[in-house]
Amino acid sequence: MIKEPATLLDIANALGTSIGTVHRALHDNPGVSSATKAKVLKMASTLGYRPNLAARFLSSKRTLYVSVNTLKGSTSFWDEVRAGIREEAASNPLENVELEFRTYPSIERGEKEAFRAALREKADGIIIFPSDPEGLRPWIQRASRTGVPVVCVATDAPNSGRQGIVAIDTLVSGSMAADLIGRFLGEQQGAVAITVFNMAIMEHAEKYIAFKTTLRSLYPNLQLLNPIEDNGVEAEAYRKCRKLFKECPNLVGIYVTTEASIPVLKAASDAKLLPGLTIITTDLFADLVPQIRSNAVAATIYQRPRAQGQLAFRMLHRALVNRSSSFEQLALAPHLVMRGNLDFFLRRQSQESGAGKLPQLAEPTGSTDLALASGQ
Amino acid sequence: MIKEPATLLDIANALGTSIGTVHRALHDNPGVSSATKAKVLKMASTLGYRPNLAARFLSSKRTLYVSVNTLKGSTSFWDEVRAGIREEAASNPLENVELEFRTYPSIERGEKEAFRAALREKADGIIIFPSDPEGLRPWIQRASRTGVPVVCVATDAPNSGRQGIVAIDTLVSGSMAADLIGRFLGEQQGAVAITVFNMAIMEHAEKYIAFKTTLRSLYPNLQLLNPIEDNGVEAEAYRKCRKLFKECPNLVGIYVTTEASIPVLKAASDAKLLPGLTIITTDLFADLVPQIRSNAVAATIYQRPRAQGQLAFRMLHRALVNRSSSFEQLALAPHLVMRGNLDFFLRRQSQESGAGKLPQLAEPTGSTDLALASGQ
DNA sequence: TTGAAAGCGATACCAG
DNA sequence: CTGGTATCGCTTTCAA
Repeated sequence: MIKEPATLLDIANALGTSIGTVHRALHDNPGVSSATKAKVLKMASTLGYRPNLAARFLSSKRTLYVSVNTLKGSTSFWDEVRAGIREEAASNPLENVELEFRTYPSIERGEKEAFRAALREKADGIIIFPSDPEGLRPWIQRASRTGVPVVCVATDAPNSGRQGIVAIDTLVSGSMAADLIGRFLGEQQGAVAITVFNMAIMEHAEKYIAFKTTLRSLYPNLQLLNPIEDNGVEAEAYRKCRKLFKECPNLVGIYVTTEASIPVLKAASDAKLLPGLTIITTDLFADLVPQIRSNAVAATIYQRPRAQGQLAFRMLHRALVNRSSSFEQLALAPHLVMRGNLDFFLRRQSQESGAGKLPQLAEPTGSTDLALASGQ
Repeated sequence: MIKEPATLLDIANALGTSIGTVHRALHDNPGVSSATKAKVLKMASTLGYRPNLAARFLSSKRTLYVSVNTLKGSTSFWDEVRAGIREEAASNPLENVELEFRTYPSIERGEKEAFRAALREKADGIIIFPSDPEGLRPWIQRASRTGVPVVCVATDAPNSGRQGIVAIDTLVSGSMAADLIGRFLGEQQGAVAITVFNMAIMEHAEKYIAFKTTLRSLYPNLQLLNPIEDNGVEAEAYRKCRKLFKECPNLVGIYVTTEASIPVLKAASDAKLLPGLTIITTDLFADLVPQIRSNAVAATIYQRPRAQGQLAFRMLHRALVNRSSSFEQLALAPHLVMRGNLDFFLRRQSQESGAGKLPQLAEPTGSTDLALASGQ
């Protein structure tokens, strides 16, 4: 028995009221007595009402304003994230979405400014990379209270009332790095280092934990050093690595969890240690390519920035459309890129960015570049 | 200057005809003179007409019938693919889609039968795993000619007029397997074997080529043996492996590109060779878990069946909706699962299948398990 | 605070 | 073969 989905009219009839009132009640628009509002809400749920989105989009002329607040970044990571967002926004034929990109060069101040600006300009929703989750929390809370959903991308802002978070699966990443480094080292023994942005960032702390746990249980002979924090500053990464190399002569491997792999490689090279080190990095960008090819980097863990962008937009869009308030978390499994499959990955990427430039959408043109895949 | 998108009415007015005629012309429904039809088509394209999908869905009550023709399978692979299709179909709030699953136990006859049945029952579109691409070609061609789009999943049916194909990136898979096996073996030298379904299947041939090429260039000291074809038969895989072990005492590694990894492992175990072999398998399923955990399998290349299903459905759906006829190809990058990150992957999977059972969709319930990610 | 009604852009049917 | 029109479910505006 398939019930026809209930409509506004059904609710109105059941209540002996009008469709206009029902509509206002369901959207808590001004001008409904709380009594009737309650009745409507109840009836809606007993009838199992769900809005017909096609009808909604058809009759409503409004466009959604989405603010995308992200870091400028020293690699292509954030460009890719933004590209993914743009693609996904364009591929929705049913809705008018306007994107406003606000990028800030560093963690310092720009971040909060951008957030304020987004709220001031009445964004309907916000996608953000919270480089300083703590500092941003009150702002995100404010937005959520106002009914402006916020989706975090790449890094979470816990307990901020955000609508959801899209990021790479840190546990998969960290444990994979550990298992790989152990296997690559084979009989070699010694110390292994890990660099992180900052242990206050949950994602980085998690990668560290997963790395440590896995290394301990599978390769107990390798000794894990305390994490090196680069705080997103390349010079700091370089300096701390040089120091490390001096102090730790039995170093055999490094896992770089941040964007800042180039300074680490530079440091190793300057210290003439490169050939002896097994290095696993994160992400994939132009400067890293020769390093992988030359075997300086044994493997890199690709965090699929484009996919993160696409998913973040989808998540936000869903929140905007169904006003669903339940928190959502999406953790993507990373891809592994090494010398062997590097060229194929580069080919993939160039295809993608190419496709991204083509006119998107719909009938005659056809063939939008879809690009989904499971949270797996 | 943003032009309002042209509507049927615009075209009708511009031509001094009626909206009904325009509609018929655009859908080449019976009852339009070829003269007016041509005029309409031209005007539509000069005005840059694109149909308003919201209006379309709202006014059209028709439901799309999609036939999903897949193998029964000896592992969970095809169950996952089907689950992905189901999820994606359910997550589209704008359309009525009815899925009809037709599964056949083997390559033999069932496949064509199922296809015929789908056509007979007037499916609007078909998702298929063409286990015998050659034999199926005429059928797919027939479907395409009738305007029934066919999307292949996991394996392509070249030159069949299919609308598109979703599969794993075979080049990435094969080259990654080669690089990993080389690295894992380290100083060890000897022969490496590869098992495939059948070299007539393009995907398997490609994996072999990529594996061979990469192995040659990066690890020239390893000797690659001729591919072993299991033809999807477990007993055959077992038998041929036993034979191989006898004939090739210096075997050090195996790359299993098919579902049939268990018989290979069994053969190795029975021959008491397991500890000495570095084995890389494909996919992830219950019986493989202990093998990874015990280190019998060094790594497995996860082909993301759920994602393949989701994407295949999306691709078909797009074809159905915009009648875009351009061929599309989507190659997913695989995930790497090894001892270290196995548990995290299993956790991910159980979450997913859990989510898949929840009521999908829309407003009050909220939170459909989205799961996209880039073709990357 | 509520009701009534005019669209939105297609589909589908009926009359000419 | 073609023109006209009711209809889909919702948003939005105008009256009451």
